[in-house]
Amino acid sequence: MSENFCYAHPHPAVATDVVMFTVRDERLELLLIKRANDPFRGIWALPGGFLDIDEDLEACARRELEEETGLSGLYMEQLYTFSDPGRDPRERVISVTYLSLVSSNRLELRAASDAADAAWFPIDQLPELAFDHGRIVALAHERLLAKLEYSTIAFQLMPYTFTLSELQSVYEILRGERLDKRNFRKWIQALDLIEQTGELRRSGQHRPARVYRAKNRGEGEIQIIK
Amino acid sequence: MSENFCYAHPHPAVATDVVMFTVRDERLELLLIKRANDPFRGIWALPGGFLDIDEDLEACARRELEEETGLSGLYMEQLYTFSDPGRDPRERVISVTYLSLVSSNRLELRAASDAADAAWFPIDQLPELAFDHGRIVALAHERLLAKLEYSTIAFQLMPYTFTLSELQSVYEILRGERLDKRNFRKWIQALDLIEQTGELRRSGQHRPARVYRAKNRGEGEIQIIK
DNA sequence: TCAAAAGTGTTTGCTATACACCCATGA
DNA sequence: TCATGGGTGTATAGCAAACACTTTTGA
Repeated sequence: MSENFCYAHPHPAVATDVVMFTVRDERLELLLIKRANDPFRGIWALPGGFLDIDEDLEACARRELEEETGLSGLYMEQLYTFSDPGRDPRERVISVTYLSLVSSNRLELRAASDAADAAWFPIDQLPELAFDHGRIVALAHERLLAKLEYSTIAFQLMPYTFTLSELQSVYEILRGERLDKRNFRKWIQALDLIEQTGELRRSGQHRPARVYRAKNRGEGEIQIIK
Repeated sequence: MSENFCYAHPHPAVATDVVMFTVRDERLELLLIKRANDPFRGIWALPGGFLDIDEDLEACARRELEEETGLSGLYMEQLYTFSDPGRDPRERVISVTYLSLVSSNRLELRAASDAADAAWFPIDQLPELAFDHGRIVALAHERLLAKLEYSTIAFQLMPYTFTLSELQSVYEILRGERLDKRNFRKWIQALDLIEQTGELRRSGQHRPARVYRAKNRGEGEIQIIK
């Protein structure tokens, strides 16, 4: 492979990496791909890859995510840009990282080209990670928990419709504590961001639950609370 | 100038830009430099420049800031990474931006090498800005106001010691509203983040003010409130 | 009829806000 | 002595947290 792209000053490579979370089986889970190539061949890593010269960073993150896992059209926000000169053994690589969320009902993965394998891991049972991806995941986890408190980011983890018990369960799993059912319902209803669909959801031998949806599901809108 | 740095794939250039705020003369002010070179020669812009191949991004931001203005050792946090493919007319440039704050007592500027001139502008009287720097400033301003509400970022705008009236004044200028003196003092003292130095500050024909300092001035530590 | 989750209000404590006067100094 | 900003406390309202029982369904 010849080296045809030349500059008067050295340029770092620029890549994106995506920290994709979901909640399922009562746990917060993280999406990883097993690297098919060196460096770190066979080691788990965040989905991501190098920036094309005419796309912006978010488009790059979405493209790489879809290429490696088949996931598309999800909530995605810029997290942080990592630039330690030694973070990639090949060459100088700046990584712009994204935090992304997907609801548990649409996480069918399809492993593809540059990833040997893709899988979900519980956040407290992660394998060894390539590069500085452990640090990136830690920052993303922290950001997610912080945004829970003052935004409606948790809706991004819900299907299009959901019951209040399902929503409460997601908050409980992320915060790691039980919440009072009456207080939770009072709070979420007072925010005036969800509405009933009119349907009922039946499951198991108990009273059916009312079904709700987010009011302004502008595909990825986050409201700041208060 | 020959083009000696060659790669197998095209690499964007990576630069940092610094949004530096201070409060003086009862106003929020922004630091700008007048560009000495094309493109946008003679137009005001944020201090910043290209990443050296062996420094990390924050070091680059600090270096460029010091080269262009003489300011160093200040609070600095990563803001956002801008990547619109058309944002720089010369070549593809990714800009990693930083939000920085300086207290009004140490803002002696020294114009240097690549900046024809450096000056402070009131935030509501900005000149036309080069590149997408207007958008960057808007985002930084928004972030600063948001962090006021839940962090101690405002201390970064204060000198090492200050009176409660001076601190209150900074909050009032940033938030654009008057605050009740008793409530402000109750709130700030309850946070337990400042302590008296024991000194009194005399100024004008009125009672002298007690002098305070931030408790853990670890040069750039921000506390999250609550 | 039983088990299991859905659904519903009131009381209490704390935090945020509104509000007015005396103090110490320099001119 | 007067003008100027420094310094202080209390009452009220709104929000957050604690807390237990009835309803509806499927097996």
